[in-house]
Amino acid sequence: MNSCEHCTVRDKAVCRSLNAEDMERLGRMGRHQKLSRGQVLQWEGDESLLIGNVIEGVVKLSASTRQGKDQTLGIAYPGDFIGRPFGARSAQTVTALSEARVCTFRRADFDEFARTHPELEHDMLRRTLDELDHLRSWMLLLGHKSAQSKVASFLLEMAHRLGEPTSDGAGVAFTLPFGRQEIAEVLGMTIETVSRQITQLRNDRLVETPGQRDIVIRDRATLQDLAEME
Amino acid sequence: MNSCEHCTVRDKAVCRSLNAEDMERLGRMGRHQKLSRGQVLQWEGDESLLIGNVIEGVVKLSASTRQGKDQTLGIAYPGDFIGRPFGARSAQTVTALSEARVCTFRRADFDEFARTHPELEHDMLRRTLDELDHLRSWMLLLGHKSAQSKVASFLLEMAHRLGEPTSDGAGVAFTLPFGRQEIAEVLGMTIETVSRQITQLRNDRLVETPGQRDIVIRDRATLQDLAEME
DNA sequence: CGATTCCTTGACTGACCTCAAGTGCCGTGG
DNA sequence: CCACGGCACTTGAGGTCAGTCAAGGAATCG
Repeated sequence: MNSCEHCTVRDKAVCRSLNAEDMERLGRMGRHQKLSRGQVLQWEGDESLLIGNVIEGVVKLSASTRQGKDQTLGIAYPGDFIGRPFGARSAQTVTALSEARVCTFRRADFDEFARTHPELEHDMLRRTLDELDHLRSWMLLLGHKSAQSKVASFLLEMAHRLGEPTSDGAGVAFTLPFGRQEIAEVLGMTIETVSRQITQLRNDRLVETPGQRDIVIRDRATLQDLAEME
Repeated sequence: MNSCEHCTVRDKAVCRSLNAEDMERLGRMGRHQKLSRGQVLQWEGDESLLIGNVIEGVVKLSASTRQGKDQTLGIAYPGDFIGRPFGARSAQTVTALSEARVCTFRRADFDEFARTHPELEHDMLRRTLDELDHLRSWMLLLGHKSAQSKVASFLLEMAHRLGEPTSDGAGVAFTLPFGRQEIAEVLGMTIETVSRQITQLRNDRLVETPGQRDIVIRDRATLQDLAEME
């Protein structure tokens, strides 16, 4: 059973707009799924049958070119909404980057519920508008920035989402839910270039890398400057 | 006075979701503006005070990097919605690419009206979700495709939006509302590269260019293949 | 018929990709 | 505990595609 009242994203996901009774009704339509790292929830081109909320973990949305190169289109964190309600097809593959839990709905059920709950749609509209703005800032990045700048931007965004102050308080630390290849797919570049850029940031003492996926940002200001260059 | 009943985008813009009475009320809040080519409606970073619909013409949404390079983030056609309701700031500049007419609202007015008209918000939600999907396909393009492929994709999209069959029925013709520089800003490349690619497409007999901004697509199939390459 | 603006073309450069070989990390099994 | 293999990341060498800089042509407008 889904105990929405105790859900960890109760106050972050779209459900927050609902009163207790409606939440209860929506909750009965939903279904919790555990995803292990790398597991695919929905295939690009499948009819979009699932709508969901990320409860725990990180998932990526991606698409691939005909020649088989993948581009990551978005990253969803706990509380974020995934899927495409209302008629259109999903053009994305949803893949768990870490162990994850999601709360899914059959699209038809969700659509109907949403149509009769304006407060839910309003919340979704705001989220979608925010997502649009966010995506547009990534377009700037993909379109014009150098490899150096892309990597710096990426690390800053990750720090913003996942970062914790280091014990000495002088930096921000986090563990990437991405391997190098996945970073490359986000930024539209190759794994080698990503690696070289991170190496250079390390040599320049802007970041440390205690483990392969661990990042400590040491000089946020300079990193920020790099991120804003072309 | 705004006579919404006779508006040319009456059945395309978000207003279509409203009944006659509500449309009338919304219409009284709105204001028509004529824009000449190149005129700016809203500056990047301004507090987003305007919400609007494009009635006629084509406008672009753009942002620029700190170093002064512009990236076009979106293109709005008649019936499309522009602006950012509900709280957040606009991060875009809105510029008319051709003579254009838009119907604008003060944001506060629009927000309040929308909040009390769920059918309007539903329509906006669908539009915004579509826009998001569309933007994601452009990310694929910006991230991974070659210059050749970008230009091919761009021309096909324009043909889809603006194309008319040629008199001999063997091609699709249209006049771009863009100069070369503007195309470059859409695709995240330089004006010289755009020019070279178009020249090559012309040499390969895939398109003709009767005038600087006129395009006739002669071999859609091959162009499509190019567009799908990397 | 200049003057301006926009587009095209050419030569050169450099950033990033490709291909290829290392290096380090971690789990498994001896 | 160490040897081994697999995998992910790093590093290097070389090539290519698009950017830069510069000049020349075509369209548009007074």
